[in-house]
Amino acid sequence: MADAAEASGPAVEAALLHLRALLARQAAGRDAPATRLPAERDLAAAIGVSRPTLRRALQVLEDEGLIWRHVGRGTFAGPRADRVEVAIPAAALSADPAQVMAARRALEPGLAAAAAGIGLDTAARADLAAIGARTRTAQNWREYEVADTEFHLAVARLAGNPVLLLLAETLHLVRRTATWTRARGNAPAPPQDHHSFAEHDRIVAAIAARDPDAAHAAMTAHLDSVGSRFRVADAPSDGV
Amino acid sequence: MADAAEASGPAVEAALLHLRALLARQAAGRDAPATRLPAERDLAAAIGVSRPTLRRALQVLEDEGLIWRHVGRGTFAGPRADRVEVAIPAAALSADPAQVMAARRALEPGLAAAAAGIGLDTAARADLAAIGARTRTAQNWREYEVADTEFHLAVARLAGNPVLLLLAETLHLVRRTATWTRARGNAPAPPQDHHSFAEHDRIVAAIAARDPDAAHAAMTAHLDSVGSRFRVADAPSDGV
DNA sequence: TATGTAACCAATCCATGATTGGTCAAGCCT
DNA sequence: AGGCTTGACCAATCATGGATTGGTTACATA
Repeated sequence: MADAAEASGPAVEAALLHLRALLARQAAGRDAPATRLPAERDLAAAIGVSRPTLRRALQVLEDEGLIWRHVGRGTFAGPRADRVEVAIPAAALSADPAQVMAARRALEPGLAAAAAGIGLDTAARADLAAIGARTRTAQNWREYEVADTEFHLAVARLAGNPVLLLLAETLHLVRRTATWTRARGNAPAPPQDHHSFAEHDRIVAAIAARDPDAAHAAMTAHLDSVGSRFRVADAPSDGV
Repeated sequence: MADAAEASGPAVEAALLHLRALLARQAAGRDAPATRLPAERDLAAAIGVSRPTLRRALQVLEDEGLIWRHVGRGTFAGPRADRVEVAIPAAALSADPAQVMAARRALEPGLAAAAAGIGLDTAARADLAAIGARTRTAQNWREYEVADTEFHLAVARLAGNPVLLLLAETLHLVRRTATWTRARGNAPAPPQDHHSFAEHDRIVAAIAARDPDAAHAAMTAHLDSVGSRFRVADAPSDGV
């Protein structure tokens, strides 16, 4: 009963012919990023069918991925031209490192667990381990943060969930921007200890072993370790 | 000749005193994300100086980095707040409910735990409970999702972390947008069972009790419950 | 059964007026 | 003269209400 698409009658077929011709004409001037079709009411009048009939034809085209519709905006040609943006409020940008760290602690363990649910083949494991190892060779704080960001984004990418990836990217964008303000990245000192390296390795192992709980715990431990280092470096920040 | 900042006269000094006091008062009620000062005309009248004098004092404060001004928007306390935006990729917008659910499972338990770290006074607890209760009185799917979103965003707001709040807002924006495509919200059925209500209550209790682990567990259980309902409601989706 | 007509809803766009910081000119007051 | 006020105007932004648009339902029509 679901496939009522074909059994629609001659009126919608006629509408489809008109619409396909219209789309082909618009597609000729290709790559027009926002080719918008006339409003349904006008289009129905122009073609010579009623709006429900037109809408049934448009539904077919939408199912085929040829058009895309949105309330209040209109009907557009093309596969998908939906740009949505999120404005980062000032409060997030001026967040102190402790808040960024708290956000990471809230998100990233669950992220690692999600990645562990997918698993890791040998090549991917080597890749991830290599990326994680770069945090050890960092010469200063900024390099460390770049490498660390890459590692955590790699974990997010592994989860295979675009929503999670978006959240991770947003988080690390804020982290980078918020750190900019303080600009402590160039001078202080690279985290020369072995903690991060071993911790990253443990995270990789847990993901490879498809053990979400272990991945969660390993990520939590890692962030706690980084967080404690942050706190030490943050304590004498009276001047700025 | 360039440093005419100090040689400004007693009026601007008086204005500076008032403004510094005002800023200190606003900084006391910290974490106000967009602490905006009154308009220059009002502020001048309130302090008792003319607008040019006030503006000279504001200029000093801006040079010191204490405030930030923009035409048409107002004068704001805190460091400069440039507008940064994150574009949501199409992949995230076309995510299926399971992926959105997985993202929620990754983020929101940690979020609840963070909120539990802050705690809850009596009024805040009542507020949160009231918001959570609305999910039970929802008459259809859309109302339920709106109420549920409000509840979870309230939890995020409670964490007092603008970064976490940004992540939660992004997540629920994607959730709303991704659900749009399917647009099953109006008709099907309200979740009349008691699970959500009791689960929300348990989350509130855990946060109020400052028990991060319990909050984490309660949120996980809640999302699992919602997720299972999603899956059930998604399987026989032929009729819609 | 397929189609047409009509009406309504919710989301979005859009034009208009109000508000805000930025600027300038002139007058007032020690 | 120098500091201050007053007043007015500009350009950017916000806020508001009406118009537009896709989504939906109910009923009539053939």
